[in-house]
Amino acid sequence: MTEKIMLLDGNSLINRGFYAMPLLSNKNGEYTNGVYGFLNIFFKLYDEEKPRRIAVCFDVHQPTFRHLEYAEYKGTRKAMPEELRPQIPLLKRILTAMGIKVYEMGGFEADDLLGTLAKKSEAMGLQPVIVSGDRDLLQLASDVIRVRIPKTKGGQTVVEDYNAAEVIATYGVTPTEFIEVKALMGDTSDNVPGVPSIGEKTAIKIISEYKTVENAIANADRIKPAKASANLKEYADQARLSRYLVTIKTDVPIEFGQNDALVCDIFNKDAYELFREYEFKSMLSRFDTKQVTANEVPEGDFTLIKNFAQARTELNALNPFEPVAYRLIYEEDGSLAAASFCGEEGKAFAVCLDRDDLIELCREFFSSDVPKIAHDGKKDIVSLHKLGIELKGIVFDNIIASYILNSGRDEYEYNELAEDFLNEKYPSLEEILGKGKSRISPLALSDEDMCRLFCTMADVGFRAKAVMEKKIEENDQHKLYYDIELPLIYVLADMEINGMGVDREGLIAYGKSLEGRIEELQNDIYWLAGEEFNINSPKQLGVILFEKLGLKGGKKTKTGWSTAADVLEKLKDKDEIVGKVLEYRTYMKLKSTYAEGLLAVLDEKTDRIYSTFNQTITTTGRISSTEPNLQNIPIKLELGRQLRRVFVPKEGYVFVDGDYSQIELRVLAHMSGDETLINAFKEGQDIHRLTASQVFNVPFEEVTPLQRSNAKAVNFGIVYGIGAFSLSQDIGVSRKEAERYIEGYFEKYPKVKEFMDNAVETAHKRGYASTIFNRIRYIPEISSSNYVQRSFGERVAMNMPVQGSAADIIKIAMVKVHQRLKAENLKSKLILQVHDELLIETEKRELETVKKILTEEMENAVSLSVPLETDVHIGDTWYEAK
DNA sequence: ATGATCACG
DNA sequence: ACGTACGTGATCATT
Repeated sequence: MTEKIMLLDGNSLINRGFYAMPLLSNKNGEYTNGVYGFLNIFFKLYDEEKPRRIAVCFDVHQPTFRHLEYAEYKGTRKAMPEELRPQIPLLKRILTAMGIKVYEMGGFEADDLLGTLAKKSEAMGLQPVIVSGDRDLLQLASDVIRVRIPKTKGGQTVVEDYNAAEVIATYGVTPTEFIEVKALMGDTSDNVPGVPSIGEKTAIKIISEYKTVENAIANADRIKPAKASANLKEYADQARLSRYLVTIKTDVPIEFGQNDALVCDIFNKDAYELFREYEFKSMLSRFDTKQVTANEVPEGDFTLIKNFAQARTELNALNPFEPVAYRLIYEEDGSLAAASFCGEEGKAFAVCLDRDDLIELCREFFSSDVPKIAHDGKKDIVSLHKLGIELKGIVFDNIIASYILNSGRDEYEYNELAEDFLNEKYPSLEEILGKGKSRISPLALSDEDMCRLFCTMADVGFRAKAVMEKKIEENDQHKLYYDIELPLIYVLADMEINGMGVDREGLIAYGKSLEGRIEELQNDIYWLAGEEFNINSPKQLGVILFEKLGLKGGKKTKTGWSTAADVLEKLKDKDEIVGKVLEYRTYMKLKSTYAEGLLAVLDEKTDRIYSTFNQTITTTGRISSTEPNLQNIPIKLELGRQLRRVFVPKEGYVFVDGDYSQIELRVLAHMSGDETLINAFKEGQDIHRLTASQVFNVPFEEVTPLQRSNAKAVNFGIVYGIGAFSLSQDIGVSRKEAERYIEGYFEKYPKVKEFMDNAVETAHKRGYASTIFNRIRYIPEISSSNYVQRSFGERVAMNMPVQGSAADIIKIAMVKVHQRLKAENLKSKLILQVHDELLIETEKRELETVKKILTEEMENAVSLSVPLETDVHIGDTWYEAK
């Protein structure tokens, strides 16, 4: 595609803007309407053309050569209004700020500059787009050069578009002939006299026939209206002068080259400030506010140290009683590359040493009691542990703090923190190091770049901490941060370090045990389908089921047929193949995700699995588990549940597993203050049975299993921010029926209804939802005008406080259990959390102690208006312990 | 890289 | 008239 250059006629467009807009001014009384009008047109066309180059041409405020000659001949030009005059330098200032090239040259009009630039850029292979309010410019139109004339039509700006063909179609003459026409007809607004009595019509007629002014004069006798004929002869010289005046020069001596008029970031900070100053409010939204309101990046006192002794000296020079922000820089493979430290604002040093020296330096610093500000301390604890170093003294962790302040974010790198808390803009690691295959090691940077990057990371950490620290207090999140989240990094680090034992042979055998049935099912499915295909491909499967076999089921996904389990479940009776497909899926899932997936991450040496527990992923406050995910190991179906037999404690240990009973509903009872619910929990009633008897209006003892199971779905639905349709889908009743259930529920538990309404209202008012411990989640969707989005926001507002408070509670329990196991010098270790469940690898002699600790700490993590019941089980495998 | 599916609470 | 429950992560197929 040819590169475009947009050439604008500054004078003509600001004039047009000035007369089209009411007389606007900013609070200092400076008039802005011409500039505003110009910018309106500019942005409209900028959006359409998206040019890589832009130039704006201006007349110089002195008579030009052409008009000087004419001025001698006849009078002077009309003066510019005083309200407009100062707007021209303002416009130039704004354009310059946007990085847009301004051209002006004494002795030449904007037209001439435009003409010259158009020709030059055409010669360079660019595609010029000329924008002007002046039709004279039409003479420049060609097959390549396009002229755009904005006009106001009924309050709306419309733009006429002319290449040579459009000029011919509109005026009946070519762009070159357009000059001749203009010369004859004249232009009063531009003080071009033309020939008296010849107007547009006559001029066009004459030029279509005689092509040029000169030729017309030569054939004046033959020209039709007698008056025109006579005048043409009488005013021949005036016609020649007019022709000269209207001819746009295309040979002005200006430089224009390959690198001229390029634009990069027109929506930059300088421009933003001018737009604000002159109150072009409607245009501010075009700017990326984050970018343009960023502070200047301060100059730091940064040093790169490559010598062990010097590094040690610098570290020892830090005040050991004041927090030091540090960063450990890792290679892609997780090995340690470098470190940086900052003990006071703007002063940091980076350390780049041989592996052994670096480790030795880390040993000295990280096992000291110097208070430390970490950036993902858990990662550092685990990494240093592998090197035999115990990381002590983390008093602040920036990514955890930033998560507490806004759990919705998904990036926590130094540049994100700098942007959010310091309002400074730095390049991302991806920008510096590249991404994917071409990503380079941080050590491959130049010394200068390494120094700047590593030191900035530490310095930003130091300064961002100070800001976040205050915000945490402002948000009343002191306890959440210092008593729950921060200590938790040590708990999770220990869980990651300990890992979970796996019976390797058992896992392999489990995988093998699935193979026979998979092959059987596969063959059956091929036979029933009448062909072989990839059963794992929803696309191919959809074609087989719904086209070849003609089953009817709604198209649900954007890519084609839905073959999801709930759809297939309904078609089970229609064809034998459906059930087989469902069973095949079950087996394949177990084999690929679990049997093979777990084997792939099973440590060769220790036969243990080391998962990573992420503390900053979920919006509600829950923890997540990856590589592998140990929080979604099958349990619901027996076949999958058997897998849990391969999770085993080490020799001499057993599993002790504790799980909260109905923690979310208990939290709901507490938060809503609903008496019926609170009493039920206090009395240890079966909560689903109670809901069933309430909703279905039957005596507690007479609740049927189906009613109880439906009530259970209602209870879940309530926590999720229920909708009648979804509930009806879930339990297979009509929408109306489901509606009655929900209504009944809220009637019987009125405080829950109140709580939900209040949750939505509060989230609406404040923009976020929060938990018992003031964990907050912003919900921008709640003020969306889109029904779907807004409804989602409302459900989130109802769900987050409940799910999030439950997350808060189990985290407290984790910290306490961990502390007690340590304080009582026990060998038993907390190894897993699954949202409402904790698993402890327990030394056999410590069994009773651990059971007690686990039960006590889980049940007493917080004091609610309902008891927190915990079921504790013991087993030699995870299967038995649940 | 994205979507569909399905495992868990 | 619309579109359909909250929070996750892994795998496979497909673009």
